Amino acid sequence: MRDVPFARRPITINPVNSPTPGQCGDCGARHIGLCDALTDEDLGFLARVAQRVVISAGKTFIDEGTTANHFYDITQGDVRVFKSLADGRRQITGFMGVGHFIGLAVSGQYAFSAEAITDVKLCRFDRGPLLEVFAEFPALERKLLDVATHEMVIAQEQMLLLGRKTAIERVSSFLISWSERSDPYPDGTSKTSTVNLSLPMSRTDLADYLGLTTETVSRSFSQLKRDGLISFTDVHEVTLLKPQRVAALTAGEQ
Amino acid sequence: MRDVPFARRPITINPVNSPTPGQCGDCGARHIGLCDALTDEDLGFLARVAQRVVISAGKTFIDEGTTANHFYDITQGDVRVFKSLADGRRQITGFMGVGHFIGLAVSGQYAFSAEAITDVKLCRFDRGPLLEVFAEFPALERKLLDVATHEMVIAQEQMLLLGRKTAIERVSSFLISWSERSDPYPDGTSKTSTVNLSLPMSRTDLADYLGLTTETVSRSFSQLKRDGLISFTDVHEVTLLKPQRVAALTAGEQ
DNA sequence: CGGGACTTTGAGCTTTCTCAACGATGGTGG
DNA sequence: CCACCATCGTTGAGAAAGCTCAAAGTCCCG
Repeated sequence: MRDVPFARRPITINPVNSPTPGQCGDCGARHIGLCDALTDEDLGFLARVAQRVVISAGKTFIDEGTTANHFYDITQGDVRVFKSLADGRRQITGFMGVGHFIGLAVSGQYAFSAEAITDVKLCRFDRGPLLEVFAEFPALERKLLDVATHEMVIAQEQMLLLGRKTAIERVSSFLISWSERSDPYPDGTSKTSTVNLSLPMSRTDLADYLGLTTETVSRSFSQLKRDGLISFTDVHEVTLLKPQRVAALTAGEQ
Repeated sequence: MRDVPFARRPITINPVNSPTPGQCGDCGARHIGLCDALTDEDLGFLARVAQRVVISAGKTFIDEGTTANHFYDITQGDVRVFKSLADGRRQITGFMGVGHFIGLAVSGQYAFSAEAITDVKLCRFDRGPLLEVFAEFPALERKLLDVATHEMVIAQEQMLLLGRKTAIERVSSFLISWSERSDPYPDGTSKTSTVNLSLPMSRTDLADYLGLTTETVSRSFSQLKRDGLISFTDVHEVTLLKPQRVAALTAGEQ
């Protein structure tokens, strides 16, 4: 169910209900991303223009080139955002998890597609009404600017990776940044001991994210295994045995 | 003077004066970028926290990792924005021209460096005061969000280029997007006839932007010349003889 | 006119890709 | 419940795109 081929599927979205402020309290993304910018009371205004939707693994819910009618906030699961060329070549520009905000667009059209990697739950906002809410809560727009700025920083790092790093550096960089994303101790505590990571995406996803082929991703993993830096319990479960030595392979910046 | 080697130079900034609203009227960037979001009267508030600075070709004016004290608006010339690895490998993430806004940062530090390609004039804003102006003019913050969103779209396109396009596709893509940027007729009128482009950056800059080597950039240009699609009057002056055929080589999206 | 930096071209090499086969895994139907 | 099948992942061998190293050509300035 998890690794559905990413061939274009018809877009099917199942609105479940409008979250109430109380429901927002239960939301996995309540205190990250956009929603963290508001107090519980103010969140009601946001909830009023929101719908909860469920997307099953492998399904496309944003199609590049279509009219940008919605914003989305991920409340559960992981998403791949990507662009494609006419001949099918694909570049995944990001893996987005809980709390990530998707849907910023210029000239009214999405410049990217988005698909569920796992089963995904989203908070969906209608564009028009949400823009009105923004006018009322400048904190939201400020937050959105922060989000966009942060995305830009990550995008620049990815350009550096894609333009200038070797295969092993790319894979190592991915492992480290993915571990930092899942890391409850961003102070680096975990870097000294082993780290367990869940990789919900397929090797093809990884290849399309890192600008490589699946074979090269696989060979890089095998090399890291051979060198005793990582181990796999399952194809989608990796352990960083020597996080610092992996980090040393990322060709750190500056 | 134009092609100064891009080895790190000491940062030298020469504040010239604070622009007055009247001076803003003369500014090359008055009706593009950030400043276009304000009326002539409101622009006075912005001008109050601005200083005009001049950077000579080749000079660094933003250094990755340093404290982000300023925002910049380019009023003349071209700039390269880039990230570097410890061993000197460099990825140019963008060429910025008149009207472009530079300086968005998270966690108070620049995540990139910026250097003048040509002699450059900038409008420099102190971070603190500018944020106060933002609070007063939400239109500015909105505009900034638009800018950031647009940057993100371009960044995603660049990731697609870096991760998935061939050398000739990268060079063609660059030529087309550079022509669209300089194109006074964005409706495509110019695509049918020849287009003259000025390329202020060096081949090394192009290589570091496209994730190639200078040799490969040069060979790609030579191939396009051989095929009769482009011609050079000078190393920095290219003519697209068959813009549509060049566009056909970019592996257009979707 | 000469020197230095940049660009172009050539030849050989390396990394990564392509093509192919084999192995593992998970879901399905008998 | 197990066997089968489709899909995904890994490994190997050869091919190719782009890189490295080298040398010659061009241009700008002093």
